[in-house]
Amino acid sequence: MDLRFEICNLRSLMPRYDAKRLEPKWQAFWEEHQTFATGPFDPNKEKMYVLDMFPYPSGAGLHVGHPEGYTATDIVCRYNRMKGKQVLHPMGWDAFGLPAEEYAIKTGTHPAITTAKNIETFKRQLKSLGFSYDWNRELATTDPDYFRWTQWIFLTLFDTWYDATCEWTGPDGVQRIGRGRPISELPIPADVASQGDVAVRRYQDKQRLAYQHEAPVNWCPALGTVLANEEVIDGKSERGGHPVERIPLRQWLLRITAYGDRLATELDNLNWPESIKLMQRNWIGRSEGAEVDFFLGHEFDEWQAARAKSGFPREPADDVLRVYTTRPDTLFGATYMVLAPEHPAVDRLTTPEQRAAVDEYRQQASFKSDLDRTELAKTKSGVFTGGYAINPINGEKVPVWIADYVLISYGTGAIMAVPAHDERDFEFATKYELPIKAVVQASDEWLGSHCSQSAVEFEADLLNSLTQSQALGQISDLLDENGNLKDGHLKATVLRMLYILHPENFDSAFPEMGFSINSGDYSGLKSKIFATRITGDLALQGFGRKAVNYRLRDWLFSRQRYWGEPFPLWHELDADGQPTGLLRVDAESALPITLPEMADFKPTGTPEPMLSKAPESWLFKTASDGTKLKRETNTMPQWAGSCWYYLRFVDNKNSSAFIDPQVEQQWLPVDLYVGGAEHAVLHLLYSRFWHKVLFDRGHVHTAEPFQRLVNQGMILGEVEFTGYEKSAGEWVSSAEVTDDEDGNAILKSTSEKLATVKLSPDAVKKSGDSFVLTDYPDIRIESRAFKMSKSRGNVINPDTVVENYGADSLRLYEMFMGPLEQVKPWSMQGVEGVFRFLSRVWRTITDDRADDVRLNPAMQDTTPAEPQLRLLHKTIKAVTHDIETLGFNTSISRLMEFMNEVANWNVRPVSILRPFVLLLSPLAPHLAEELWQLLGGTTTLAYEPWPKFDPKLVEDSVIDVPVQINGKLRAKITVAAKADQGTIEAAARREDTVVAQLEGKTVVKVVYVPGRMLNFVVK
RNA sequence: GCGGGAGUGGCGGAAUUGGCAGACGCGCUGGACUUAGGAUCCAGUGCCGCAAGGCGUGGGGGUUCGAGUCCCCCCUCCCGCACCA
Repeated sequence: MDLRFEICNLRSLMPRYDAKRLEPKWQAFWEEHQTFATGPFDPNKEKMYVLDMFPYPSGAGLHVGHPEGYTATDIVCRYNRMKGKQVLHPMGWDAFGLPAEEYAIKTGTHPAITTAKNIETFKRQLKSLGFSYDWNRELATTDPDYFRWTQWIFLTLFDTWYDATCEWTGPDGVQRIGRGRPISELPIPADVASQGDVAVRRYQDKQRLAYQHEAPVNWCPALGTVLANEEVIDGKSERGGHPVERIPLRQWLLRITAYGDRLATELDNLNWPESIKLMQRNWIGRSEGAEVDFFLGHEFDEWQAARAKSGFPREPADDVLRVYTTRPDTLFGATYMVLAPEHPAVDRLTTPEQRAAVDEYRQQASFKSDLDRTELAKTKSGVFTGGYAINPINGEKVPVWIADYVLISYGTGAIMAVPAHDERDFEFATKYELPIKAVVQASDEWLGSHCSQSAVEFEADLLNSLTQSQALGQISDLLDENGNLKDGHLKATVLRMLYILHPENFDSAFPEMGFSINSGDYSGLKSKIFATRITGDLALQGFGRKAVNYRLRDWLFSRQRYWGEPFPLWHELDADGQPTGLLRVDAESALPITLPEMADFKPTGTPEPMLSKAPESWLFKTASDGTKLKRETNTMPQWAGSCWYYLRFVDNKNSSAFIDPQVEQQWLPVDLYVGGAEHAVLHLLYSRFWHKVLFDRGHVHTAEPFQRLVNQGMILGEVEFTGYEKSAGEWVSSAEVTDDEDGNAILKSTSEKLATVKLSPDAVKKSGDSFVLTDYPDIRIESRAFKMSKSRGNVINPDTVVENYGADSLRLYEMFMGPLEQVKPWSMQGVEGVFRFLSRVWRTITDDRADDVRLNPAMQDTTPAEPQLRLLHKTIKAVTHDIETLGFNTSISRLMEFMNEVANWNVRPVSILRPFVLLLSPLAPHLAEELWQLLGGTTTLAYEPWPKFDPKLVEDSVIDVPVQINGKLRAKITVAAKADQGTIEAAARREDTVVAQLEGKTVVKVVYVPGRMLNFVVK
């Protein structure tokens, strides 16, 4: 429906609910009076820091997904202000990033211009929704005043090394082992110190949390940049889906792995969704196990003896292969070893005969992009090096292979393969016919369901040998009439024996824990105990040690793009202009390092960063000591700016520090952080990492930045009914349809491509569990809502909703749709529903028949009747509870129920409606302000005390008690709330239906739950 | 494959500790006011049944006086991870 039509044509003189008039009015009022400016910290009030994930201001403008979380936090903020808390609620812009730069490449428009324009749009849209942000705290990550401090924090990371053994107690009173410390405190080994200053600097550079590393990186030619592992999905770029190649390149990395343990364990006490915590723990992927050295030479006994003396060396020498395993209890089952193709020992191990095959395989692997590796993951491949290593536990010689299912970047880049107890090793061993040795006894069920046909032959052999040994007479009771073993224990025993002797007769690996077999003196131990014991024994003998590994990798922190923060770093150059590998940092006073002006935004087409095309004056300088310097030309990733914005909001005007320590103490941590689950891992992990470094270095006083986290669920487009046809009119039931790899609908049976037809709701009906065509009830229809996307054409623009229904309706609808965390489909009719509610509120309080805005004649200054008071107080109680638990959908339904009642009252006491307006105000602030004014308010209601309920008025004096017979509802009786069981039972027995039901039966028992129900158990 | 979450009317969703299933809204049906209704108001609306009554929270079992809620098995959908040794 069209509001303008209504207003212009029909009721132009009558003051209907007119969001378009009153919303801008109150937005202007709030702005003019600085209603939501936080002001200086007030120690007499409880503080509350409520944060939204700030948006990337894209050219497309605000999406209906944005206001979902923003409305939720706005309600929380408005509610808490009324509860007397001092609320900090800021908003800003995550404004560096690829789209603005891609637009610059296309059009030549400077990213700064595009960004400013987009910010303008976003800000206008957010303001039109009436959010109570303190706009004085606005910031953009692209502001030089902001990224000055991003660069400063980078320098702090650069200035920090992780002392893994440092024991200390933080300002939060928690004892920790491991701390980021100033690089100046890094102990320098004497042999390094003796080599002079340059050696010391190089030694320090290796230990810093920000360090350079030459490594294969994800180079995306289409985007002209290197991407972080996290930005690559199935070998394609997350943004745009372009192919990604692996090439070696010098990069900046942040040593997030140093904090892996703390990032995982310190999640425990956070009030976050368990699913998010779990995702982070999985991402960090901490595993415990052991490192073990396999000897590569011939004099095993000598090596053993040497190791017994020297112990396990820190770094492996060339005479061993070091592996990492989480299952040291399977060490006896290692029948071969596998190295990653990139492993440095491959060359040494490869025999002349195998050289050609190995080289070819290594070359193939190096060319493989992640996409290829993923595609080929289904079948394992590898090559024998010709070399052997010796298992330290039993002196067995095992062949060494290379295969790309072993990753150079995890563990030691080498594994001991235990095909009997690892699926991957099993698959590989089966393919290349490598030996399999069982060292953990599998469970009987597993043995029964995984043994192959040959078990029968084995059984026959066994029986045969038993017969020959004339044992048959003694075991005949265990045989059935055909001479086969009866089922039961004996069958299990045979299978166990088969597994111990011939595990290759089973069709998969047994990766679980159990009792060890074939493991020398360790046989019979439980896997867990075995693992602990052997790890200790290995350490004593100098063959191994306990080890911890993380799936988490160090964070690739450099990008080759223009539109990002420059690094405040210089590379020293030698006389020939070549980098020496030594670095210098910009002085704090030189910050911010701003981007050079550039006219040409075309990518270099090579992995060489964009900034290498910067003017010479920006790129080069000579230090005071005469050293020639070249700037670092990489820029920081978009994550950098969003890592710490919550800190700057607290003190965004500070020009002498990134945050004032006292202000930091007052406002942090963030009490409530709301945003999409797509940031469950990356942003939140990176932020926590930076925060912990700042914590270790004494800049913040809490170990965690975000105390409570809530993820809002995605809003999908309107539900669509989709039918499939082979050709026009020839329908195919959706049960016979599936998707091909590209997402096209195809016929399951023939893979024939099908046309999709969007159907109107009238053309379909429900039948059983699914929808069918009304005209052809055999044809099933797909009914679902899709993610909003331009290509699908189901995007809802918030501006349109505001234009037609107003911001309050949009806010209310988004909250009314369902629980905040849940994924839910949009419905324009639903918006109309809440709009009708707000209109009803308006009409109930104002006089819509008058010529101007005035109170409805039913609104009177009378003493409310008791039922009216009860209704109000029950509503206060329910709405308060629901807002506190973020149950906005139910709080709105309580307000609706209230209104449904009040609309029937001929006299509406002002003293009832005024608190109602306050209850409504966090949800629909514009309308509430307008009504508040009409009800005599002289200023904003934003700081009016939140209504309190009287406990006496929320309890009913008379209640309905359901009466059940054998658990089935048969009647309801109305009794005084205080009535005792006897009274209630007597009343129930007078009910006709109860009398009829009890007739001829014996009451065995009567269950009475006070105030809830009465149940007669009868026979 | 592994991990997590969820299945309740035609639709979105309600339902403290196990205690009236379906609040509230949409949609739909009928009516009122109307030149008109896509405004507003009133009534109805889980399914079957004329009714009495019966059946109902993905399916099957169980515990209980009583199960959407607790336990076991199974099915479907969504999300995350995916050779991490």
